[in-house]
Amino acid sequence: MLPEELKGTRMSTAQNAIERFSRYQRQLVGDAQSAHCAVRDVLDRIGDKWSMLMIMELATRSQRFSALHRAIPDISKRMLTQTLRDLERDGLVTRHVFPTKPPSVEYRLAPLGQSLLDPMAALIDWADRRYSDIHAARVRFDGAHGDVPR
Amino acid sequence: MLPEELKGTRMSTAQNAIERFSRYQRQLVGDAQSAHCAVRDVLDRIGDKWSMLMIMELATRSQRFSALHRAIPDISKRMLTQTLRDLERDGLVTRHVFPTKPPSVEYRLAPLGQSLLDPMAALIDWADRRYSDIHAARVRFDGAHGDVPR
DNA sequence: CAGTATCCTTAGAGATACTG
DNA sequence: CAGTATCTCTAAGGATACTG
Repeated sequence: MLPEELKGTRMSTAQNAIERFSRYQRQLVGDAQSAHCAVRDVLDRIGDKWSMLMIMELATRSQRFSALHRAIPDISKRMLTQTLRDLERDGLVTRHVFPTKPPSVEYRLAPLGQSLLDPMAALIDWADRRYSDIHAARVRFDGAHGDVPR
Repeated sequence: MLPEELKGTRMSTAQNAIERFSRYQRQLVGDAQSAHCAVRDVLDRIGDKWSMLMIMELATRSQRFSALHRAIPDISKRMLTQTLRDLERDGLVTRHVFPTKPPSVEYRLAPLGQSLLDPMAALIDWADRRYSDIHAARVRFDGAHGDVPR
């Protein structure tokens, strides 16, 4: 499902992106902080080690803290909490506390988070299809530039 | 322009992504190194501080080292070199040396890099359209959870 | 011009132990 | 169960100076 203003035009999505990006870049250069660059903001959110993993995990089903931890065993409780808080703060995930005797907390993907699934899908698909090319390029590069120590 | 196999189906792109991701995740959990997770690999490449910026800059036009540095003034030469090397290694960018008296080197987006533009466009568009929602969510969150220290 | 080399400072993240 | 609180380590990245 492509965004409406892109559907409306006959331009390719990529061309659109380039032009849109030019705007961001001008903002960026003008702004020493680069604080208001929306693209950077998004990458900072999903570009970290666990956020995208978490979003995809919650996309399959809403889950409680411990279930998430079982689903992603190699994350520490510290990072699990922190990532969930960040996602909650940005409105991508909602947190629901059930006041049972041992407390239980369920995390759900908010509508805003769900709207991220399509763009992320495009990226995942690219990764899936181009991974072998990337790997081949790496082997070629490493072969050409003798990184062989020893 | 969506990938062909997604066009072919009537499933939503996001649903596809979820299922595809489930596969990755199983690989991930099974593999202690998580080395062969294509999604992580992509995020590691474009999720860093400068790669996406560089790709977009080279998408508008092929450029020489110094031109890139002028276009993105707040990057250090060290990181400019390193980011370009990484992108070159992965086959996203090609490097062309012209043996002039002071050497000149031009960087171009390789076909593989160009194929990344569409998925990235989807992400940029999302960021553009949802940024205000995210910002609002943050303000709300920060207001509710008194982060106000004094 | 297009880089290297070196030093140095932080932010990201793991490990562990404790708590309402 | 669902977290906090510390402590620690590493790697990303900035600053600066030098070079073919």
